Amino acid sequence: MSDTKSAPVATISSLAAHEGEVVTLKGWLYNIRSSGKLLFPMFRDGTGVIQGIVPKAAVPEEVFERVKALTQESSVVVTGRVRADKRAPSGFEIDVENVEAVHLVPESTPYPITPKEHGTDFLMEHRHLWVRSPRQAAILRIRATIMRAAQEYFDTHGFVRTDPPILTPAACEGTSTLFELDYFGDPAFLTQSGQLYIESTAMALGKVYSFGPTFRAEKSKTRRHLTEFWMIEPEVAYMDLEGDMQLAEAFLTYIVQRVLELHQTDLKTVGRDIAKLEAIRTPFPRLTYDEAHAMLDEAFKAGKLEIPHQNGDDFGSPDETYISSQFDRPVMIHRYPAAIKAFYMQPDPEDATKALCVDVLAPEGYGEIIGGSQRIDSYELLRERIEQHNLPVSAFEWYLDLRRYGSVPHAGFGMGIERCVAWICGLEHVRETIPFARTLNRIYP
RNA sequence: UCCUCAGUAGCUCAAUGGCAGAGCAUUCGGCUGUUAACCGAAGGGUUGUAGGUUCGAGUCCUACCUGAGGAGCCA
Repeated sequence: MSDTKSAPVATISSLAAHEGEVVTLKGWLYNIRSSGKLLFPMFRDGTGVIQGIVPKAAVPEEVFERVKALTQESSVVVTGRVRADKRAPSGFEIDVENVEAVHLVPESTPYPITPKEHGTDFLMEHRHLWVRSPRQAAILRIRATIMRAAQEYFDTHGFVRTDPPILTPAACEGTSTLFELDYFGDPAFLTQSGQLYIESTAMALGKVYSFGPTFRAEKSKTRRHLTEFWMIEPEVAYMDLEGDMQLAEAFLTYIVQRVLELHQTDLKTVGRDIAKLEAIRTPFPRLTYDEAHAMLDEAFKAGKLEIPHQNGDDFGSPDETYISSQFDRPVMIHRYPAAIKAFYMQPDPEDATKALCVDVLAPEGYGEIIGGSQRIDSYELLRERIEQHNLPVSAFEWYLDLRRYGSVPHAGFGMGIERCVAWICGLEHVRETIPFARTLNRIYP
């Protein structure tokens, strides 16, 4: 019996470095099995899961009884010796020497989420507990890396982070539905994009980005929509659409590489086909809107699409799925009809009916994860577009100022973090990509 | 906003208009290598709500509530 008081505290993910040593783990009981006088408690600590072994003959009677009495998700401090074992999924097991129950979950109120199957509604209702599941924890770790890698990319490429306000006086784009609130008697809205604001900081600092939550009160009930989601948006002075596309592909590739470097185990836990991520390299295929339309037209004639795509219309979900399934890396579609895009997008000098914009579609049917464009830099044209879209010019005077004082061509894009996480993790639904998803029908817990 | 589907034990699901059931979870018992362990036993129900049809409704009809998937819109 070792001196359990002096055993160093280790995390489950780092146990390989402690093979043969006695360590202390601080965590929770994930599950327990038994076979006669053998107990197999499984412990988790936020970094991973490991199985312990407690033979009745090898430990004091009270330790055996204490382990046997543990209930699912009781918090425990475990002391034991780390041993390599081919039978263990992680390659290691722990020969338990002592267990101290920090908090025992009462038998009368057992932990509601068992290792068995549960439905979506039940799991979302218990999201505060569901995040303890190995799969959910793995997703949240990958999400954290994606957010960090995204910032890292900009921070190391000369960008300055400038976050726009979350409370805004008016619609940034005037199209989507906004969450309205009472700002000391005046109407205000939760931001749906920081873009207009970072256009102004880009004029001050050159290369900027913003990162924060955005809100859309759209009544969308699909696997790709949240009412509150996180968006990272770069904006660069003197950058054109071509530069914007190069930035987008380099940025996305960097994020995927970082996840592959740091999360092999987590990707395995979520069941991701890693080969599909390893295929993500620059350059990404590029299609003009017209080329994409032609591709859809052919697909429809070949019976691969049920509904024909109308030239001039935006792409629907099945259209995006079809296009992205033709490639093994993200596809960039550029130069959409100006009529179906936002008011601030620069028209293509070679065809004024097209906008200098780009959508990046993630592979495997994940759809649009990035939307970007070159912005209008002419005061006259921007003012005309604001009026054409029936937006109140007075609310955009400050935005028009950016074209009155040293206007330059500039461009940027926005990437939705949750859709990016869903794609990289290979998830069915974005609600698993954020700690507490806000959807049309759910704001609890 | 529209279309489709689903609400039965704590959970996942069965039940031709005719006695409301199983697996898991919980409790008790068994098993010295279990991997969502297994074997035996016990407890556990206002079938989403309100009406209606019927000798009889979990099942059929109407309305409502809740959730899910999709469309549109978007990241």
